[in-house]
Amino acid sequence: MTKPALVRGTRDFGPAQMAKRNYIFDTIRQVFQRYGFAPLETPTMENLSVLMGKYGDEGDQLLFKVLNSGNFSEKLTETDWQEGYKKLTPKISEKGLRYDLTVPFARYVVMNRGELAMPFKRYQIQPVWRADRPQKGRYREFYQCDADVVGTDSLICEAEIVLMLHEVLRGLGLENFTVKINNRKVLSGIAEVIGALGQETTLCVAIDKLDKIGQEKVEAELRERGFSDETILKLQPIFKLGADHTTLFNDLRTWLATSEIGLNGITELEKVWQLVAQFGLQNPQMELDLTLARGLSYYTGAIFEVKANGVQMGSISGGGRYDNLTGTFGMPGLSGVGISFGVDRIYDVLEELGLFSENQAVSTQVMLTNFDEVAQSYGLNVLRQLREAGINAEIYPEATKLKKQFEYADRKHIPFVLIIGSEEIRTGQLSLKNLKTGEQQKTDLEQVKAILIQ
RNA sequence: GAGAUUGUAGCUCAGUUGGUUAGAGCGCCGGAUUGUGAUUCCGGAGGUCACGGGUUCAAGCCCCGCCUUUCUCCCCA
Repeated sequence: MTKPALVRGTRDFGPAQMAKRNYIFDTIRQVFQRYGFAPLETPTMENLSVLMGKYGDEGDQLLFKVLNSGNFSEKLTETDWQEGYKKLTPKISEKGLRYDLTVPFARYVVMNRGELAMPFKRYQIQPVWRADRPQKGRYREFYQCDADVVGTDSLICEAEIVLMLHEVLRGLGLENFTVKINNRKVLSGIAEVIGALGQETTLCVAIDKLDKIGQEKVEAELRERGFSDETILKLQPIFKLGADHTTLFNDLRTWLATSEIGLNGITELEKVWQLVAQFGLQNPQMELDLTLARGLSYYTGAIFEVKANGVQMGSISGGGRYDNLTGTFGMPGLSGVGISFGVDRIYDVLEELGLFSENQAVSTQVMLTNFDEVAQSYGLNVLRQLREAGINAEIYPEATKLKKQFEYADRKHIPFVLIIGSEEIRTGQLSLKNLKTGEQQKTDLEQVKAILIQ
């Protein structure tokens, strides 16, 4: 016999955790559906040809690969082994676990293009896997909750993402958050204006770290990567511009006046603010954050990130617009925009802020005791009537000591125990005990149902 | 991929410079109480000290390897 253990970076979710997780999933799902997104599920495994090359070299390394079935080494030669794992891998593995939900989604859209109502709005809630080294808030198996729209450039999609973010988080009781927004075109404009066109990725990677490592270290990193002092000097406004979006838009227009793409980006951002206002969102918690870049290179327009304030936690949600996502599957020119909720982090935030309601874990409302065969037979009939009345009920499966039965109910946090013994059967007056208050009363079944339904 | 860190009962953790039989709290099981949980009292079970080597008369403790926990870097949301 071997000691059981979990695979590194994976977790079990017990009943108590599942109740909370389902509450988060349900909230997110409801909002997605209210906004017209349709559900989609894709297989756990994809062909490596679909996954490889979509996430960069690092990403390819982080893919879990599945060994071919059967005699995978049958056709291998001695030289195959000697050439190293990079050349060996494709010869023994052709499938991998999905790394995110966006690429499988793109694959699905391309394969079903003829049948989809465009623009296509889908949501997808499934686990993804990454062969990363686990650390805080980072696992090898975790859930993503994505909602994406493909097939339209309309900024209404961006605005609706902002609205959904507000609705989900407020629906979860999380009031203190900030939806940070930026636009890749503005970042391109900045690169153009400071004379670093073509080095946007380097610029973005560095700027993205601003709130983490500070201005000086960002400048140092840029210098190290070949940015001149003059270029860095021209970048200074990014560190100084205020947070108020109305004046910020004006200041930006002045700064990026010579960059057409930059001005386009500003216009897009303003439009999103305008659409959200037209919708009438109460008290929008949006912030234009020029330092928001995110690592993903495929974002081309809006960029989103959500920060829960008052807790030590990375972003709990992120997304953006990506043009041409389906291009690598032979379907160019399709623009998409999407958002992804990080359930695991939201869970931690809600836990830390004490925002889960207490009776989340309650499932069974009443447990029937089991004295002997006669009482059990009587109890089963009562049990049916309780369940027909919509009450979550169970009967203790064995006729053991009452003490043991009560302990079971107590450990399961079942609020009521219905005691059915010979006396109760004779009189029809059942004993209902409230385990929280310790009170016990004798009453008929109709009254029991009335009490439990409250 | 690099660095640090952790692992002892079901859980949380003690365990002295290497020294006889590895402990505590909680939990679990049984009883006090054959119709009443959470509180009380009594008793009991439970350990390959992560795993594999090595040093030593002697290893939970020292050395090497390996897995694992947590964290940082890289990277990624």
